[in-house]
Amino acid sequence: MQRTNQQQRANQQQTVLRALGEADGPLSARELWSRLIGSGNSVGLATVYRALQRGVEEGTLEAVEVLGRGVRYEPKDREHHHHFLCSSCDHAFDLFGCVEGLDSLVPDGFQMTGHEVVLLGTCDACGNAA
Amino acid sequence: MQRTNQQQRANQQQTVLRALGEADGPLSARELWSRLIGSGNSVGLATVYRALQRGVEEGTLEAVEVLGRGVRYEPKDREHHHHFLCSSCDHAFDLFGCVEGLDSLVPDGFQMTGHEVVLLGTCDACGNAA
DNA sequence: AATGATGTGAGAACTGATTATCATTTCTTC
DNA sequence: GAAGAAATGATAATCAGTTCTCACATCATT
Repeated sequence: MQRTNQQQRANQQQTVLRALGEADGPLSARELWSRLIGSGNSVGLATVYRALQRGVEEGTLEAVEVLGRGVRYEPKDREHHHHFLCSSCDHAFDLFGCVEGLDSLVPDGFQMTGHEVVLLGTCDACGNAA
Repeated sequence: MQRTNQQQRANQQQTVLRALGEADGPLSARELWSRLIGSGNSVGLATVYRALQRGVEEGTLEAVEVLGRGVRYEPKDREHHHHFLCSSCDHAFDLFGCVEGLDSLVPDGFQMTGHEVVLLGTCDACGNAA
């Protein structure tokens, strides 16, 4: 056989992707890296970038932009959702549900193919810490 | 008198800010610069940055992020609005109106202080050109 | 016209994010 | 266990955006 069971390889890439899958929102490469380091996983930043890049190429990850603070990544299998950006800790949280009345905003002659909604404010943790 | 009528000074800063005010959406420093050059106004990129920076400091301009393609600027006196980002020409257009049902998306314990909505698609011009 | 203050343009310098390089390590198959 | 393939980590290189520098131009006041 040309390639044995990939699932059994406890490599760094899997560690990276698992950590991303467990997050409560999209993470930037650096955020993800910090979390890994913080939780005792010694991993290089380059490896994080490689894992993310490969994930996007393979279609399991999606790169999303949440108000300009760089690209963040999230698993592509999540349902349609939006994000809450905490202006204190700068973390983006997944939200559930969507909004109404988007169509009426589209100007004549424009074709809408998608939309993004970002709520801003302070998250639970930061609100309590203040 | 310590300072004569500022309005009469036809300086570059004013040219820059006027061009931004006439745009149909927020512009990045480079976009604004390109437009100025394209319309025959010889102006340095640094001057554009200076004008924008000063505008923000003085409170007449606002820096907005529309899906990560860098900071764009718009006059602060515009009413609450959102943007349509053309994925073809990458220009952001002002929209009028807002949406309903944002409150219901906010998780328990989170405090929402604002929101951003971006519609994606193709603008009138790009749709016709295709 | 002279003076000092401010504005301007060109390009160098800087910044943060991302990618490339390369020596080393770890797998996989034999 | 050996050999080639792939993965890894440290760090250099790259890139786009923005800011800094400085020589020169412009302006307001005298």
